[in-house]
Amino acid sequence: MSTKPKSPARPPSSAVEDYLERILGLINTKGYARVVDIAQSLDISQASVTNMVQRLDAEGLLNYEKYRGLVLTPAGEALAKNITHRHELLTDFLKLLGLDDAVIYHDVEGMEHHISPPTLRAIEALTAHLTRQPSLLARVREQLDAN
Amino acid sequence: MSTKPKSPARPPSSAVEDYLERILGLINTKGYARVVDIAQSLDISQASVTNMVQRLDAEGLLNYEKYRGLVLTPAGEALAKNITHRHELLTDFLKLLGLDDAVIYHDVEGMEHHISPPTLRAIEALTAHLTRQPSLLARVREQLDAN
DNA sequence: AATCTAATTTAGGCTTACCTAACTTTATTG
DNA sequence: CAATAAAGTTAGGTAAGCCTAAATTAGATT
Repeated sequence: MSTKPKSPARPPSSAVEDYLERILGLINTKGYARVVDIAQSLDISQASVTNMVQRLDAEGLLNYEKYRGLVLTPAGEALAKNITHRHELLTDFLKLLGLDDAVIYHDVEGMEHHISPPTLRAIEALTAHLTRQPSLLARVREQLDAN
Repeated sequence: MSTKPKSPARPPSSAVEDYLERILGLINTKGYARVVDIAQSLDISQASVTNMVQRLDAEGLLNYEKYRGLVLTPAGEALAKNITHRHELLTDFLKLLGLDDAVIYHDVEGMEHHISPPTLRAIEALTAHLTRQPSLLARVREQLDAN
């Protein structure tokens, strides 16, 4: 019993990952994700959100009823949690290096879509080990502060 | 005497960076970069390359003469060297962590466009310090090999 | 229940970056 | 030096994601 690939099974686009990540975030903080909330969160128009939400419904990543709202399907939730995990791990790593929150937010937003599982695991392991090397971290941070 | 911003001075798109990076690479290895070479290197059609090369000429990033070839302008060369530097630094860092060449190539190709100068400097510093921590690196690599 | 407002949807367009097919120019070579 | 092959260009199209403006629906307030 294999998972059924509808078509060529392309990986989700960055845009799709961004939408799913925000939708999960909204559901976790507000309990729901309306079109207007998603639009505000991503700083795009409500019309664009409606389009994408219809597409995500067609792709089976969420269940959407016109004018009524949406819920993530198991597949959509899995993708959302996956991208959220990448986001958090990268954020933790860059925080450890002493970078600015604004810089971290910006860079992670871009990089999170391009990091494969092995690279993610390596950075996860590195972060864990570095946490117990405060002197090494201090030296890295010094070099940063010295512009 | 400030550098003159033609328009709103948007940052170069990922596509522009990819083209410039390959063009510089071809010039460094073959001495020149023809449309057909760039197309092969990026695995896209010659027609697409012709279009982009005309655009890069219009933007002052290279000088292009129809049917005759192209050379990078100082501005174009600066951008090309900048993205190449990001590529190399990220590659060095992931190599240090013990990742597969194929994985590294793929991930760096995506991430290089989304890493800001501060983050780059942090990773540069970290790479330098880690190089002198073989035992820490060994522990990270162990964790990777253990899937 | 009628009205008003906020949320949503539809329609029509735009830009980027790619494509194929057809054509033109340049370079090679017999 | 004419013919062929390779390289380059143009024309016309497509798909993803965004936009604004104009409907439409739902929900709240009287």
